[in-house]
Amino acid sequence: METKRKIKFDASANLTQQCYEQIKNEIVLGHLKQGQKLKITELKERFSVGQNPIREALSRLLSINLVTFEENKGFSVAPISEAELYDIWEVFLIIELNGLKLSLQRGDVEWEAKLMAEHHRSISLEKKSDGHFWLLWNEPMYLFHRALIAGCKSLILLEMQRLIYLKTNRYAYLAYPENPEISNPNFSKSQKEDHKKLVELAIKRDIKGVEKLMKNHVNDFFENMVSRLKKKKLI
Amino acid sequence: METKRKIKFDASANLTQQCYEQIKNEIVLGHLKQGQKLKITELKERFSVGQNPIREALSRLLSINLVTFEENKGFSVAPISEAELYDIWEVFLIIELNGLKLSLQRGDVEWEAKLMAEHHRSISLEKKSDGHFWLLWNEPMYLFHRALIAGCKSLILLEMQRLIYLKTNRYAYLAYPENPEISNPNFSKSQKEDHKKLVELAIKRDIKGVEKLMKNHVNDFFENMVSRLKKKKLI
DNA sequence: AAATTCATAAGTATCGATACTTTGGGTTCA
DNA sequence: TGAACCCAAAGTATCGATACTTATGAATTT
Repeated sequence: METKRKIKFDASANLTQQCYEQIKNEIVLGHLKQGQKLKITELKERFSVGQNPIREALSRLLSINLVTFEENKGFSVAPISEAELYDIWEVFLIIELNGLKLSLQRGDVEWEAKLMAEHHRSISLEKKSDGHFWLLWNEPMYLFHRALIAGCKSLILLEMQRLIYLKTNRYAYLAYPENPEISNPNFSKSQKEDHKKLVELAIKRDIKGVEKLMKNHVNDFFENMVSRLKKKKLI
Repeated sequence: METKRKIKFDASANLTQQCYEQIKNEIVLGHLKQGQKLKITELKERFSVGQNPIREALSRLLSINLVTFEENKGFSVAPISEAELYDIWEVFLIIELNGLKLSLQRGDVEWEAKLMAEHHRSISLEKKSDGHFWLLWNEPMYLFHRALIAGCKSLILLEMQRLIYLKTNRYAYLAYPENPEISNPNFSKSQKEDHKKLVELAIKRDIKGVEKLMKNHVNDFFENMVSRLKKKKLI
């Protein structure tokens, strides 16, 4: 009796999950371009798996709108657009502001501790990082913002935040393919100062103050991104 | 040469989509109970399809958290809980209030027209409906609320609203398996009056007024639902 | 040369079969 | 009695093969 099937190369996790993460990252990082066809045949060769894990992964990406689907034509990378970016911006603000408000109302000492820890981590990581600064920076930034609103205790809101960051990152990597610190040091510096102040205001439970600062902080970020993308004629 | 494969019985849409809708509905309507295992083998027999459409459909339901998944144990119907219901309530309010605000700021005549049309439709449908009132009522209610915030023009926010309604409906069907008009006529009546006033205030662009009413309207609905679910010992 | 048709190739949708994993019950042994 | 083991049964994960659909491009007609 012989073994027909290929030996499992990685016992750690199931293939669907791995494919999902991989394809998701390639879209967000921009390696897969907008509108590009995602051919099952090609992907399955590239990842050395069967069609099923690929299809399942794409099915899941479909429901978070990172890919599109057309009957009998298969999957494609979802397009980007100026309209979508403004939409993301708006929803980003809604989530941050409402999550923040609930956080300040409910957050306990544990929340404060984790917030400070995450803020510290985001600063330290920056100092250590070298060439791949941007890739390293983005994740801590998300973790910091998540820690800020984590006091709201709403799993649904936190999940929405995760998704909106994913969508935001797609545009951010497009706007700043290199280290954003280099391309715009002053902007980057003021963003860091904002973070520091946000922590202070949050712990002081200054709702009005923290909301105002957050609004400006987010708007600055998106304005900068929009203007860069327009300059590069990418939207 | 003979045909091995079963002839396609329904040419209208692909099987994955059909399975997705079917399983989604069965979960929301409560035919599939919380925690219940979703065995591929069983589902594939029941729907007369192969494993793949089922798996893909479940994969998609996983990303909207209507099902859970555990490695090598497969899929199950997501549990319900008091905590989740409060979470839904909170996010429901956030989406409605923010969507409404943007709608009043931006909505044009076209939006007003569609809002009035949808409101009219929701009333008329009620009058006509017979035994299956509840099933008919729920969809127009969603369409009405969507029409209210549709002026915001944010596709992401509207998608979030769709998802939060799906989750809400799961609890609503549990709380009111029968016609809610029968079980609580006064409550149902006041909800309808709210809808009428909401339209009036929205068209008058009375942001403060409409926000206040919407908040009460939503809170009344959820409070009623929570108390019924508790009385029935379902949460 | 443009339009039409048809055949072939490329790609998707779906199925059935095989390998792997977990579960539950019976058996052995302390 | 009950803990540890084992084995069959049920179920999941994954693959390869087949049916179906769409795109491509050459041959044919106008």
